[in-house]
Amino acid sequence: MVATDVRQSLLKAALKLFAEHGSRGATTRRIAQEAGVNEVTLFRHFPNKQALLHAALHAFAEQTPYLRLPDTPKDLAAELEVWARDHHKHLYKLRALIRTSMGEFEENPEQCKQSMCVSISIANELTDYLTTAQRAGLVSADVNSAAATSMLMGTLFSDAMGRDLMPERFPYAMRDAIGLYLQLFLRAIGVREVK
Amino acid sequence: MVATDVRQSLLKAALKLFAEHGSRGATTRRIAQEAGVNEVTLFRHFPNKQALLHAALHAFAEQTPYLRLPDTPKDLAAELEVWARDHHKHLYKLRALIRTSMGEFEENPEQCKQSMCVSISIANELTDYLTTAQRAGLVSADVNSAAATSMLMGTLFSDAMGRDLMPERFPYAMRDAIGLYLQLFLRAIGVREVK
DNA sequence: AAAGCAAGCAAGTAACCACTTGCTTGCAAG
DNA sequence: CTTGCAAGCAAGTGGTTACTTGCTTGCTTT
Repeated sequence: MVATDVRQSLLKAALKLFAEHGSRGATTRRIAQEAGVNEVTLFRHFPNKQALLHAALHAFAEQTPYLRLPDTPKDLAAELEVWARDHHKHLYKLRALIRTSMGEFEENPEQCKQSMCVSISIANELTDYLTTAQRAGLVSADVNSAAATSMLMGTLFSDAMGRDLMPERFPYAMRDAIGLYLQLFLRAIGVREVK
Repeated sequence: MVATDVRQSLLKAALKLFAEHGSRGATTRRIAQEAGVNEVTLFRHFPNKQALLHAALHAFAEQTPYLRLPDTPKDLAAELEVWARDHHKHLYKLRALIRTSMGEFEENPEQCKQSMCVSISIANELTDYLTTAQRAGLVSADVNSAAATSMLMGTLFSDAMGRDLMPERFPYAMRDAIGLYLQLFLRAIGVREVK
């Protein structure tokens, strides 16, 4: 089955070039070349360039796995640390794609929103986790779970986006960063430190 | 003096179209049209398109004012709230420009970094402010000022960038958001609430 | 009135873009 | 062996891009 093989390499090439150069910079010529395929073949598999890019982003968003938080919070410090490390790693790996997608929001908002839907469900999961923890008395009663979610995810997000862009702003190593953020976050939501 | 007038409207038009469509989408034709000027006139004022975009971003970064934090921290809750509101408002206003700039980081990193240098000096100012407050005993001794800076600025940043992109993730009004974030942040850095 | 200068305008250039057409090659199933 | 299909290849179409050229218009300064 070489047919699906060609299709897959086209999707992969399109995603890579989109992440690096945006949809205007990812020309059909370059995508075909990157995929090791004739440009005409590209148009035999996809009706046009836009459809290819859409398929590439869609396929990628679908197959992206993400770490789930436990249904019943027990050790917030430990559970959130594992989760935060995984989430940050994921964001950092995809930083070029995320930046490019966001940069094209004004031009085609729907395509951009499609890339972001994963982030929304992750945020919902974290909010639920925090709300459940709050009901169990593990988190201060006066904390707004949605705002706390925004704070933690926003912190991880802008670290992952800005670390290579503005190294001066992140004078601590990436592996130390999550610990520092979590220490602050746990105190923000009223979790006592476990020594 | 019509000469500087034409130059200014070209810079303004270039900035606007760059923010909306990126450097590839901001064509010389459209910039000239937006500025109400003949396309040839554009090339009489700037040697090429890249120089125009560079000048537009540079001029904008230079003339951007930002609110300064007090040299000697007194009432952290009050001072940070004023500052955070101003900073968030500023980020939100420039969200299209910031997103586009960041999206083109892979293509021309220097141009992108140039746009970000303002953010770096703002971050440094906040870090200094927090460190000074810490020396005065207003902030917990075990707080890392740089990490706290990243946390607050990251939270404000991703709120401003994501609010229109993913409204579901921000179920509270913009005017309430800063208060919610600050409540969390103040507790994170160990500032007692003033009732 | 004369001179200079900034801008407009029409037209053109060379490159690149997405996408098409017509034909050839190689492989695999009947 | 032949039929069909997927891919390669060369070439071309029409549109857009950055940027140029040559000439005209109108205002300002002397």
